[in-house]
Amino acid sequence: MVKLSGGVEWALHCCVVLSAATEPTPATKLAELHDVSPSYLAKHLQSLSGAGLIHSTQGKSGGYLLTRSAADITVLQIVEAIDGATPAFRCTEVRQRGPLAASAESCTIPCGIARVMGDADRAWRESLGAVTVADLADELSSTAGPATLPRVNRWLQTGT
Amino acid sequence: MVKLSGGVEWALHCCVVLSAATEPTPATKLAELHDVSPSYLAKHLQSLSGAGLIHSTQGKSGGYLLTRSAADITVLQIVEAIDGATPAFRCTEVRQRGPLAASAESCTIPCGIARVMGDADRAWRESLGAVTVADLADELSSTAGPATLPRVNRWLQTGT
DNA sequence: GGTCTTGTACTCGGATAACACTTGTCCGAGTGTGCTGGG
DNA sequence: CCCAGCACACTCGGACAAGTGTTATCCGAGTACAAGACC
Repeated sequence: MVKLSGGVEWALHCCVVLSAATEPTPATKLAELHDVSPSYLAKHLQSLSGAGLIHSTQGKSGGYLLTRSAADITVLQIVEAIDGATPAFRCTEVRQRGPLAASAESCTIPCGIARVMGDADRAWRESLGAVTVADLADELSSTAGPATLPRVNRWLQTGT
Repeated sequence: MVKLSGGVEWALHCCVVLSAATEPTPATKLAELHDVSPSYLAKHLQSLSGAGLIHSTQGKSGGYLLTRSAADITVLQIVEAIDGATPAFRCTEVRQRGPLAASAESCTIPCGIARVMGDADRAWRESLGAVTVADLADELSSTAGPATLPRVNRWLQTGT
């Protein structure tokens, strides 16, 4: 089954929230806001940190912050940070196996099946790469109201 | 990790081969041709049969055959038969959870994140749905030579 | 010689274990903050 | 009153189990073919 890690959804929501944050936000707060497991969310935030999308500061008032403008972070980058950048389809070169195997030197170019799957994968990634976190934030303001993100930001800071 | 079942590759190859076959081909022969586990390949062929893409006949000279012209079977149909038609991304409605949860009646339309992921999934499926098994067979004839498929067919029938 | 019966060998189909990966959790290392004591 | 030192509390980071889905396998049900016996 072609299945995406559930943590991708959390990571996307967190990035949208962080795009409105002005001060470092700890993982605990983000987990409480979304009502998910703090430990497990922390794991995914580590992945985002490792990919260079968010920056972590330790210490008492530490937490996570975007490393650059939300307009410069695409959904694709977040998905690949969490889920890996390897294509969903991996060609095992079946044509080179069995009694009628093709010679290795005739297989310099990928077979038709691998090319079709690769094209589809590319279309998927291109679609995800066309949307930025800023777009998601704008979309949220349009549908849920412009006060949504500031309200979330206030809750993160003061708890009310 | 977004990962596709390995059996998808086998199923696609089998369908291309079957598009050139004129008589029922048993799963054993297909497994031997591709040098893969016969039992496991049989499982995937069952899925294709259940989806109505191939038809099975039992008995001594039985086997599998396409139910319709190769030009009427798309790659997408094969992938969905093996791997399921459920989208890779499943929205868990995070916005309705936590201390700042949105009301249920304000969530009649999917959130922006779910829409972006849905669009990407649609692009992926659209790309796969544009290619038919006949296209793959033609492509194979162009790159590996026009004699390839007839030769495979002869091997399936006579073993030489 | 033709036809019916029977046996056989071959096919698919679904139920059954082993493995891998995702999911979920925990505790230790590191660091900024705030307090305390002294100058 | 100002500054240095220190202890603390809070943060992230990576290492450690449990659940779920994929991978791989086997054996039983069903069927067409072929041989053989009978008319």
